[in-house]
Amino acid sequence: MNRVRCLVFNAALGALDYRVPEGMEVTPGSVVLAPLGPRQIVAVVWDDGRLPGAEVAAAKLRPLLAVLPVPPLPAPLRRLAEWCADYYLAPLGSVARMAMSSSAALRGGGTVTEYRLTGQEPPRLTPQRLQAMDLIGGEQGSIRELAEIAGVSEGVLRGMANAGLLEPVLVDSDRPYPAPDPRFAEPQLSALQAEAAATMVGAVKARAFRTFLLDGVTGSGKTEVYCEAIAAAIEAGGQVLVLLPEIALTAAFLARFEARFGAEPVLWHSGLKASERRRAWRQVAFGGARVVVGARSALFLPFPALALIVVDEAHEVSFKQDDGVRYNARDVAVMRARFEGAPIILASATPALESLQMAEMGRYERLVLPDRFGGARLPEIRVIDLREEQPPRGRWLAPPLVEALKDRLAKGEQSLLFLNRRGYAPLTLCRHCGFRFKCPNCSAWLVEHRLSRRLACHHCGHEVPPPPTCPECGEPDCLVACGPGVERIADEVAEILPGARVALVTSDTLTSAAKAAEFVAQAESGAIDVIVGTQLVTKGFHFPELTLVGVVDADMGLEGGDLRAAERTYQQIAQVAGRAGRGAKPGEVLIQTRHPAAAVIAALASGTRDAFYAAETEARREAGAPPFGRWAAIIVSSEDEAEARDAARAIGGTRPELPDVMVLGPAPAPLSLLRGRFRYRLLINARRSAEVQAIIRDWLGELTFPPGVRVAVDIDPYSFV
DNA sequence: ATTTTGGGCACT
DNA sequence: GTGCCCAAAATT
Repeated sequence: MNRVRCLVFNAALGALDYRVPEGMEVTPGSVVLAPLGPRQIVAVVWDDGRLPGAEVAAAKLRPLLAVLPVPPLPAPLRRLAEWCADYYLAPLGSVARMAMSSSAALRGGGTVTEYRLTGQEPPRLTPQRLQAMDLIGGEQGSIRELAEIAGVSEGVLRGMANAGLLEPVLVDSDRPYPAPDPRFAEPQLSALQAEAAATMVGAVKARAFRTFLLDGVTGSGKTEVYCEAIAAAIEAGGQVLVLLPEIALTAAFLARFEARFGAEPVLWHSGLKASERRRAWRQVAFGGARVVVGARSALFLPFPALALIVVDEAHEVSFKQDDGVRYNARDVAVMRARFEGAPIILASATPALESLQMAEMGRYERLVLPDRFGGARLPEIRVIDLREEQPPRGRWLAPPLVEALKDRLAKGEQSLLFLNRRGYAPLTLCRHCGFRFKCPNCSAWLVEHRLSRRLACHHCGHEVPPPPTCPECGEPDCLVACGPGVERIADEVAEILPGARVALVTSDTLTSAAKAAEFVAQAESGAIDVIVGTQLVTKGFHFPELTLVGVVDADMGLEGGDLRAAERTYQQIAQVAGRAGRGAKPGEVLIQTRHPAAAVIAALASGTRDAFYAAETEARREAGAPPFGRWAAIIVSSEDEAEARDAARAIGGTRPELPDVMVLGPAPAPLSLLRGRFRYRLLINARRSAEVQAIIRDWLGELTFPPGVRVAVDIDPYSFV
């Protein structure tokens, strides 16, 4: 009797046993179709003995229906899924579902019919058709995708196809990608770059798991260096995964990659269309995708021959996923490399303290690039004390920064202003009665966005148009914007520098790869004088004419209860400062702050990175914070406030009493209402010696909760909201 | 998660 | 007895 244990992608369901019918061949990792009640579900045959659960009587087993035409999930990926489930206290089914992220990919190959505009000029157009033609532009896709893009119903597009405005194109749904050529354009490296590259190339050739911390100042050419390792991996016939933190930033990277290898890498992120996702997934699985550039979810793609992983900007907070399975892509990437037996490169100008500590302990190999490439110098950094140099009322740029901006404009050089706050103003209130606009679903103010004429919640997506009168007292024209956002700064720049060409760069304005590419092209051609942006502009860009960086509010990141606030502020400002003076002309950075004596600001001003890291390390050691101790959070949420509180108290009441574990709370989470759910939080601070996961598993495993209550565990949390 | 089952209850 | 709603059980 041939029985197999299968994993289904459903957190509520354990492992299920099935019978393998006569003539069917399965191995661990096989993706199969299985019966479940009246339904058919996709499941993965798992390794014997690696999934818990009681044996079911042989008579009860139903036969598997089919093996799906994709390669079995590779063993290293199965081990990675198990590790993630174990480490992050997540159901294995939820982790495995991330590996099966394209349901369309599971059906066999074939062709799909896509449509594109014929370019034919019709005599008369209905408004819908006109809108469709406008928005579709050069796009090609299925009727469904185009309807989405065009914002019209599918019927409109079918009508257009019949009228000859759209033409069908038969496309192989899984056509291979152009192969990158490792020798397409080999760069000239400095001696230090070449040395670092050689070390990593050696590891790629040896097919050995080694973790490199590529620690190079901004502008030192880290990308060129790790591209040598990528070239070696391609040459050896292997696949490469490059993780980037912000998919809006890939445009610049793609261009550099294509210049180096003569072909674009395969993209993977959550915004892919279903057909693109399917093609990428299948080409990865069959080995036809050689280099994949992706967001954190790319970590779970089924590479059969992964030879190298690169995590660029490895310190970035956005590698931490904070919903669903809460994992840190940087750490999971290291585990994947270990299971694959492949080297991994963590590249950053401002490594996370945890990573530096690992290097210190000898677990990571640190490769340092201390100098900017091509003789460019690091910028001068000056601090503006906002208590002494006050901006005029209603303005946010202090006189010295204004003067510097005027100076650059006169010289024809570019400036960049950084403020990590989207929109026009973070708070709107009624001048008459004091009413403040608050999100109905979250404990957060509504942020005014003037460009889109909306008051928006940045947590749940709730949006309302600004009302003409106060909703509380009915007074007309009484709403005032409080505090600065990038839109407001852009307005201020336009007033200070009439005629200057100002570009606003936020996730609201760079909504597509095309728009990002357009911005880069404009900035490079000198068509922009001042860039005003959020964290989107802090990294990755290389504009040689940019010589001034202004940090509008260096203190913002230090507020709030984030344990890594100082480190993150340091990283953000160091990164954005690194945009200045990358070409022949020297750069200058002006930092506006009310706390010029704070350790972070002082370190930035004096350029003493090591001193900052040393001080921060000491502070962490004393607080028992990572990397010296461990944190975990338990977040209890419910639509019913009392239910959430009671559940949190029930958890708190059964807290373990252990010498190396301290439990704080429960207390209302800083964001006590999020997306309509009331949230309570417990924090666990443990010594490194404590088996935190096992303790929490045992602790919560004893408890049951009402159906509306969700209990989420966040291991190594970043966000403390 | 989704579907089936079965008990309790009102109504004919 | 029948229909309906909701909670509990089963799904391999």
